[in-house]
Amino acid sequence: MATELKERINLKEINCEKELTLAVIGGKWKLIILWHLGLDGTLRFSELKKRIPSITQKMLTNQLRELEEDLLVTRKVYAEVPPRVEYTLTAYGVSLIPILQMMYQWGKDYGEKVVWK
Amino acid sequence: MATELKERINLKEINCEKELTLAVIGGKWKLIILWHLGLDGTLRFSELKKRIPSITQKMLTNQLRELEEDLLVTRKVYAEVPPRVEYTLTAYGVSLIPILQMMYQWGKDYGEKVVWK
DNA sequence: CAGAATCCTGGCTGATACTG
DNA sequence: CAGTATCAGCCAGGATTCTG
Repeated sequence: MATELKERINLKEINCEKELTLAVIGGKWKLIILWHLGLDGTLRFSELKKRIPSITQKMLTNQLRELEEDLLVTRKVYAEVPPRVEYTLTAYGVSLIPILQMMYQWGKDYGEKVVWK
Repeated sequence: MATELKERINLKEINCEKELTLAVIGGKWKLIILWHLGLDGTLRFSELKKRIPSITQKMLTNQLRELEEDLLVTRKVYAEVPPRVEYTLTAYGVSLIPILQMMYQWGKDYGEKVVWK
């Protein structure tokens, strides 16, 4: 079961609001998930899985549940067979995109200049 | 001993450059350390410890070593008794500050509206 | 003062198998 | 298709002690 937001927050006592942001995007797969949802608007579970091949189903479920719990993502279940579930960014999720873009740019520069020499 | 940057990066295989940024600021205490160095310019080990009371000496050392390894912070040792060691942001470290500021703002809004209701 | 060296724990993460 | 359930490993992080 996915950990609740307030549990995650109390576990790591927050020194500053920046760490709140980190607590929310810090999951191992959350950046890419948010990124793809930002690009495509809405994606089904299986579409996300295709875009992130190395993630396991368990982790994809887990991370999505936490993002939902944190109100960054909404989950819409269609009563169909076979089932269809769609994920979309909330307004909070969308408001994170500029930060992700900056992180992308910074990481790109840093990677070129420092990591891959 | 602090883990080397490239080890940390290869451990968690990077899907996107955003995760590089996360790998570098994702340590439990790195945001606050970078923040204080950004505010004060240069700080001694003991001054950092005062500003972050709940960190242990081991973790402060550890996180600083990794930040140094990642070229975000420089470490300057003065050959004195008692020893004096000063930490300063590098240009890379300084270039992270805008991201930290955005994370602060986002976390503040999010905290007010979502977490502490 | 600014650390180094140990020891230890629990949570995150992964692999795998099963299901409505 | 979109999940659950179970088992297991590892490492980040913490507590503590010692030192030039």
